[in-house]
Amino acid sequence: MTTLHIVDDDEAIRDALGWLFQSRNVPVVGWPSAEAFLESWRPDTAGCLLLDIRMEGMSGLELFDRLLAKGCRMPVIFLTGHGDVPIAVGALKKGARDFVEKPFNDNELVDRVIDALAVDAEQREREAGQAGLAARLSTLTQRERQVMELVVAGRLNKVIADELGISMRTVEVHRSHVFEKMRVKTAVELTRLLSGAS
Amino acid sequence: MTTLHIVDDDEAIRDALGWLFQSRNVPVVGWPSAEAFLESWRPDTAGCLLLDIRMEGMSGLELFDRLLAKGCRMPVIFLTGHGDVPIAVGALKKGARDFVEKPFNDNELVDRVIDALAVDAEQREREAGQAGLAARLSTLTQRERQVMELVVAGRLNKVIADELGISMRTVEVHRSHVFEKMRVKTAVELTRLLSGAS
DNA sequence: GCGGCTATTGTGGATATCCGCAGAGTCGGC
DNA sequence: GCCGACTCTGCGGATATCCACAATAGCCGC
Repeated sequence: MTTLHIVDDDEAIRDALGWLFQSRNVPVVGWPSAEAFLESWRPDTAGCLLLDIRMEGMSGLELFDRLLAKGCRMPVIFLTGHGDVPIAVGALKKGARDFVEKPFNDNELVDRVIDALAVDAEQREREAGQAGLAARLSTLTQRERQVMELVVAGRLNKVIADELGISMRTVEVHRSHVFEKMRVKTAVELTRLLSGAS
Repeated sequence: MTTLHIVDDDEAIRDALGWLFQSRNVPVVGWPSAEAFLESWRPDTAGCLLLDIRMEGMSGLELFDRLLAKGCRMPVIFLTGHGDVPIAVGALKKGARDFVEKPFNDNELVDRVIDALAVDAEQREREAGQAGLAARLSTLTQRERQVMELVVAGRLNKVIADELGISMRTVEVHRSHVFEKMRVKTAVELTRLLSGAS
């Protein structure tokens, strides 16, 4: 299980939440400010975020915006004492996973955090696959990429040769290079790979 | 442009909203109660929903739940006078498109409704394509379906023949029937069709 | 300039796919 | 019982794909 990051400027709350989650075997890291978390955040930081809205300095909402701008896709659960509908609606529409008002129900919050952690893990797994795919794609030459696109579009080699103004033999060579570099054996597998199907 | 359905038990509000949207060329139908809309709703009812929460009889939230249970995927925008964070969060997490508190900004609401209508139109277009696909899939026999699955899994005919314990020639026959019924010419096209790629 | 990468093409052959022709067995409905 | 479907199979040939061997040519970096 990955880590829950708690961002709250109230040490008492961080401690209380820390106790709660550690008693449920959820690894926790606490952060005393949005700035502290933002500075330490890296694209490979895993887990989920439990974010207080009203804090000294940067608010939880602003931290969320900045993380989104940096490409962070971690699930975020907002925790707030002063409920406000437009704020909650805005946060959820921007992609926050949840918005919980204090006082909250311990069990419910734990469940939501565990869900969020699972979502993050799954997401990271998918992205890892995509990264490997992108790496393999980047080894293709321009010509190979062109041929690949036409192959995946369902064109026959002779048609591809025609469209690119080259001989069938050359298409075959590029095609086999593409298969080799993408580590597939057939056009169908390649198509599935690029369509994101398993 | 498809229709905006306004469900509100206050006739004055329905009229006011009706005026607002008609002046922006958005076709509107008003409903005096959740029950009235629910009864008239059909799976092919298009457009989007503007839903008051507090109403005589069935609430907007309950109407939303019942529509979801019936498979309605229309975009829903809630409109309410008495904001309540847990309610808003719950509605959005169930898939409501927006949650707006009165008093609202006219232009903003119109924009959101127009967005929602566009989303619905796009969604219906996608679903129409899926329906045609499903219709073609339903004309396949069991065997043809089996063969198709193995084909899109990237297996060669000889492997398919092996796995199904039949001859290659039979696989070829089923395969060509599948191609004919699905109206494609190559395995790659078929794969793209089933992967939802364009 | 030499070596490496890319792109190109050819020959020839092994496999795979596509398809028409032909036939056979099962099963369910009229 | 006959007809229509679905399923199964074989033969042979037209295409398509896969691949090893072989070669030419441009570009770039050392």
